[in-house]
Amino acid sequence: MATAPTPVTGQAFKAGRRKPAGGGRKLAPAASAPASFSPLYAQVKRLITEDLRSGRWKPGEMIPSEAQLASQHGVSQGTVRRAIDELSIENLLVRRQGRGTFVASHLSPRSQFRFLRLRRDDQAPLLPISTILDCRRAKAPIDVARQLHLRVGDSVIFVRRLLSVDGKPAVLDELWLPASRFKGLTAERLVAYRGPLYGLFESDFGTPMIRALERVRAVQASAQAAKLLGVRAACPLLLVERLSFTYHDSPVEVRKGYCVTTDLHYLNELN
Amino acid sequence: MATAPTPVTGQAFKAGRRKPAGGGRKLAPAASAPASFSPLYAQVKRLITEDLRSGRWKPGEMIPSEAQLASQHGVSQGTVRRAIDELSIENLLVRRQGRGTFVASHLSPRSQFRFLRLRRDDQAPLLPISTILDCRRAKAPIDVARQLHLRVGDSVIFVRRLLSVDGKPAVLDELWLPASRFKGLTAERLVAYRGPLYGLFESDFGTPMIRALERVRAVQASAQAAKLLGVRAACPLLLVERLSFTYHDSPVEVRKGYCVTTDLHYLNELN
DNA sequence: TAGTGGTCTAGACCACATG
DNA sequence: ATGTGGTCTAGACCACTAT
Repeated sequence: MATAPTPVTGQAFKAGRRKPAGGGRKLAPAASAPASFSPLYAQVKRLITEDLRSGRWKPGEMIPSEAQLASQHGVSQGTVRRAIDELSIENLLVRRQGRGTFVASHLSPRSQFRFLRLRRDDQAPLLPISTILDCRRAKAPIDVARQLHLRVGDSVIFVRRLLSVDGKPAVLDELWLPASRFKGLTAERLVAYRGPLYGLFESDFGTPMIRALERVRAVQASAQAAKLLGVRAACPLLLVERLSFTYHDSPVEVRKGYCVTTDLHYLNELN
Repeated sequence: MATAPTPVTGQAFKAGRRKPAGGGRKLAPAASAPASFSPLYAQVKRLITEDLRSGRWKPGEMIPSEAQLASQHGVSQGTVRRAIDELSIENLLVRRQGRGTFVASHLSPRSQFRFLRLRRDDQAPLLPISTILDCRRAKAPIDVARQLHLRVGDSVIFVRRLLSVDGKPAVLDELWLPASRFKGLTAERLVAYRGPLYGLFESDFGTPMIRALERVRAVQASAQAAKLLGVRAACPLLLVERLSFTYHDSPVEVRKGYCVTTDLHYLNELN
């Protein structure tokens, strides 16, 4: 079973879509079975994604070559190529010419700060220092529960931390994580860990963050936030509310970041 | 010259890259001419982009079919396809199955609010009403000049407008446009125009906006902004500074938007 | 029915990285 | 020298849109 061909080797793919020989029968009347069939490359893509989710290939590891995947799945290399192309665009995979295709990892320098849109006004690289302020179990508040697809009162892990830039507090982060998925996450572990949180999540909890939605607004600093950030109360702060997803669009993290944007800004590219 | 083949029909492309016949000569030693050669599809892409910039095909119009472009440029359809794929991803072109490939337009419903990241908290569609407050010639301030690649003091057109949602002021916009490119833009014309500003820019000034950079921060409302937006002074506002580009990455608009984010937020997708 | 983009294949060759 | 991804081709067929 180890490196054996995946369950389906070209049979299931072709069912309802291809006519393997030169026959003229129409096995896949698109009109009569709407929305039921998807292109081969999309099916391959889904199979690869499932292998990623199941942990068959872990972040940082190399996946089989295009040619191998093609023969395993009984499709042409071009079809596999397209599937991998899309997964690369979605940042699930990383292609490296001459070397192979690898599972994306928040631990690699390439995509370490993928989700960090904050920049210094002076363009210098942003090197935040993290201080863990709190980490405890809690009951999911209603809005968090809704976003994480939990029930109100379900157990979550709440984390509060401070990011400092140039030795000055810049961002106050509050995180909510489903306790079931992040069992064993403690303040000690967070403090001991060197590197980005998302690296810890993917390596120790098998949960790579793939995608996120952010809602940004301007708010007044609460008394508590002002104190922690070293600004006066009612100072305007950028509030970034993030909902992060792992494979198959499962929501697994709610994060609120309160940012002092006097020397920083949130950068976004539109196209 | 009308629909004649583009200047280069496969000769220049292949020069230094392909061996047209079965010859084994190596005309394009990649190592000896680094960074000088680009893939065929990239060259085709550049030629198409240039045709777009020159106005040969205008926003909303259909461009030639893949097969036509392929034969014109002396490459295979697959190569043209890839060029068009990338231009579609960059939102310069829009493919429509069975119909053809069209030049993207801010006037089409599909991409009307492409650059608008503001959303209502209640998810309802955002239907802003625009009120022109000011439109006059001015000298480019230093930061605007730098961003628009102008000299300080060069002539610009300054526009101020108010966007209202549900009849309540929500966004105060300030725009700077190079006067040379937007000659003849007046308050009357802005007031008379129905539809998105970017539609006017592309149809009346041959300047489609292709891409933009936004820097977002939280600021306090100035006395003037507070008055116009109907909020108390020092109310926290979301400041969105946008620099927009047309073809070939030419910067052509600086915009500052001051948003009241009590019922609105700035939405961003990360991947 | 004709024309367009969308999918898929098979095979060739190139560029890059590694042993 | 080998194996990987990257480019390019030629041709087949499908799906959608319009006439």
